[in-house]
Amino acid sequence: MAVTIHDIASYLDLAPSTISKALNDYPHISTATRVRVFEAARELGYYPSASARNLRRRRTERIGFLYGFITVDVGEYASRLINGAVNAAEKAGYNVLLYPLTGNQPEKLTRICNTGEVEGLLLMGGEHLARSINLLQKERIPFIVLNRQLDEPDVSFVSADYHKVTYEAIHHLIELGHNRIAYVGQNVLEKLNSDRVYSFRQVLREVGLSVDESLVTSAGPEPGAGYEVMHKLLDLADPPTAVLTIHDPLAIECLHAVVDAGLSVPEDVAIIGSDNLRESQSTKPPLTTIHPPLAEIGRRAMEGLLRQLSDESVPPTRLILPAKLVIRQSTVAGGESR
Amino acid sequence: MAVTIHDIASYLDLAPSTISKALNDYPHISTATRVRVFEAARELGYYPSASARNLRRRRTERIGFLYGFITVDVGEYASRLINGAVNAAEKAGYNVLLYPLTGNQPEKLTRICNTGEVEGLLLMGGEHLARSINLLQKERIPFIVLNRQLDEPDVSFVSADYHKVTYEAIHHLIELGHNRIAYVGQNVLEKLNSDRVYSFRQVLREVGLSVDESLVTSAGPEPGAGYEVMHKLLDLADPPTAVLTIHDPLAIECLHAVVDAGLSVPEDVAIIGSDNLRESQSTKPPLTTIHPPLAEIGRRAMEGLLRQLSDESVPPTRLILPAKLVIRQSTVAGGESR
DNA sequence: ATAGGTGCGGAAATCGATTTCCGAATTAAC
DNA sequence: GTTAATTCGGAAATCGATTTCCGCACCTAT
Repeated sequence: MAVTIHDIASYLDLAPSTISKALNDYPHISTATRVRVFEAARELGYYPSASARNLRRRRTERIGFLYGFITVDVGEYASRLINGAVNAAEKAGYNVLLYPLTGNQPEKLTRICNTGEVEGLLLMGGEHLARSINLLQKERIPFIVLNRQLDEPDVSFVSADYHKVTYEAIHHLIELGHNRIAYVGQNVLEKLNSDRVYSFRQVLREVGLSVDESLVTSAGPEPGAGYEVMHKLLDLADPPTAVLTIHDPLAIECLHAVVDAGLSVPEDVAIIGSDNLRESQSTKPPLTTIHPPLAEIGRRAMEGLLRQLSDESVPPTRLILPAKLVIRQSTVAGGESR
Repeated sequence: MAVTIHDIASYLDLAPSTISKALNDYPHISTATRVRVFEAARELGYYPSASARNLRRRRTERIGFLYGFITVDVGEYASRLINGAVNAAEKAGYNVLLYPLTGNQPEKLTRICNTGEVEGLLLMGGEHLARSINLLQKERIPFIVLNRQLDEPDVSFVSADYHKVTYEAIHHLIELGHNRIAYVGQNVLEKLNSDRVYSFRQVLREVGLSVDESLVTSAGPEPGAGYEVMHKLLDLADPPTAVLTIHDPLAIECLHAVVDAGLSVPEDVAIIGSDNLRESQSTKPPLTTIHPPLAEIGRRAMEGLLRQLSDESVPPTRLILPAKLVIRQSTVAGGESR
C-alpha cells in the first residue's frame, strides 16, 4: 500500500494537515518542522496521490489532444504538432492525454468535457473538427484549434500565415510563367480548410488571374484519391501547368500521376506541396512545399491554452505564425539536386 | 458547478449511494428506480467526476506512453506505435498519457509510478530505455517495452522478428553476390539495440561469412551522423558493397553519402533500411527496407498490458511478431521503378 | 403467529489529499 | 501586568464518488 500523508503524520506525531502544508510550502509552518516533514517524506518514500489531490484541488493538470484523422497517414504532421504541445505542457507541469475521435461520437466529447479529466483541449484537424467546435462552444471547457484559421471571433486558434505563403507560392509560379494553376484540397478537412481554398481564389484574383473552377478540386481521404484527381485534371481540354496541393502526400500522388501520364515535373507541370514533410525532400524531383512551423504551432497553442486556464479574463488566442515557401525542383528544374 | 450524484439524489429524494448503485448496475436496486435515476441523470446532465471515482476505485484507466528520442525525428515511427496502442486502449476504455523523457530524470519516472496517475506504462526506445527499465523493475507498476527484445525473463516486450528478417535481408544480399556487408546502427539506442547487431553478427556466421568488425558501425544521434559513417566506410581499403541500417532515415543518409561519392546504388553499394517509412518509397532509388508491424506492436503491447492489469497472475508478455523484407531498387536495380 | 428469507434502499465510512477555521503558546505593546 | 498581536500546529470539513453494512418491509413457510 502506498505511503500517505497520514503515515508521515503518525510517524512524526503531527497532524495530516500540517504535513500537507509543509509539503506545499504553505505559511504558518516553522522551518524546523518543514525540514522534518520533507525528510520523513523522502525517507518513507511518499508520493502524493494524484487522484486525491485532483479531486480536492479541482485541477488535473492535464490537457487533452483531440485528433480525428482516419485514413490519411499523418504521422509526421501530427507528431510535429504534438511534440511542440507536449514540450510546452511539460514545462508547466502539465500532461497530455490522447483522444482519437473516429466517426461521429458527440457523447464521447461531451463526456470528456464534463468528467473533469482534462482542463482544456487542443484540436487537430480531421472530419470531426467543425462538429467538435460547435459542441465545445456549448461546454465550458477551454480549447484551441491547431493549424486552422477561424472566423468566429471567440474561438481560439494557432495557425500559419497560409494566405501570405499562398501568395508567395502563386507569385513564384507566375514568375515561372504559369497561368493555369490548379488547387487540390482534401475532402475530409473540407469545411474548415475553406480558409486555404479561399486564400487560393483570393490570391489568384489579386494577381489578376481568373479562377477557373474546374481547376479547384478536392481529393477524398482514401489513398490514391490525389492520383485520380490529378489524372482527371490532366485529361481536361486545357489542363493546368501547375498544381498547389494541401498536403505533401497528396502532392506526391499528383507527382506520380503526372509522371505516369508521360509528362515531366516541373517542365510540364509544376507541383507545390505543403507541410515540408521529410519525404518531400526525397521525391524525384524534390518537392517545392509550404513549410508551416508545426512544432511551434503546437507549442504556442499549448502556451495560450495554459494562459487561458490560469486567468479567465485572457482573451482568445488567435495567432498566425509565419510560414515559408521551400523551393525545390518540383517547380524549378536544376539547382540543388540530389 | 457540475452536477453531482448528490444533486440527483435530492432531486429524486433518494440517497446518494442509491444513485451510484443504480448508475453502476449494482444489484439490490429495482428496475423502476434504476430507470428513474438514469432519466434524472440525463435530464440534469450528470457526468461522474473522474477524480472522485479514480480516488475511490483506485483505478485511473490510464496508461502512460514513455518515449525519449531527442534529436532523431521519429515522427512516423512513433505515431505508428502510438496509434496501435491508443486504438487498443480506446477499445478497453483506457486513455493514453504522453510522457516525454528527455535526459536523465529518474525522479520524474519514480513520481509517475507512485502517484497513481497511470496504471501501467508502455516504453518506446530512446537513450533512457536501459535506465528506465532498471528503475521500473523496482517499482510495482506493470510495463511493456516496445520494439525491443529483452533477455531478462521477467520483462515484458513486444517486438518484431528482427533476427529472422535480418537473415532474409542478408540472404537477399548474398544472392545478389555481396559478401562485404556493413552494419550501421545508432548510438542513442545502443544498449538495447544490441539484439539487432547481435542478429547481424549471428546471421553472418550462420551463412558462413566472417564478421569484419570494421564494418560494424554505429552512428550518433545527430543528423548527418549516418552520412559521416557511410563516408568512412567507403574510405576503407576494402569498402563494403552492401549496408544494413537500423532505421530508414539513416539509410537515406547512407544513400546520399554513396551518391555524393560518385558511386551508384545498388550497383556499387546496396542499401537496406528499416521501418518502411513513407519516405523510403520515394528515395532515388527507393529503399529496400525491413517492415516491422509497428502499429500491431503497439496494439499487442497495449492489449498485453491491460491483460496484466486485470489479472496479476498473467505471465509477462513476450511477443515476437513477423516482419517482412520489402524489396525495392536500393538492392535490386530495375523492377517497379518510379 | 412467529421465524426466516428476500428485496430494496439508506447511513456512514472511505479513498487521500486540501483548506478553513480555531486555539494554544509565545512575543510584543502599552 | 494586562492586552494585543503573532506564530505554529491541529481538528474537522470537504472534494465526489464507491462500498460496506444495516434495517425496514414484505413474503413465505411452518
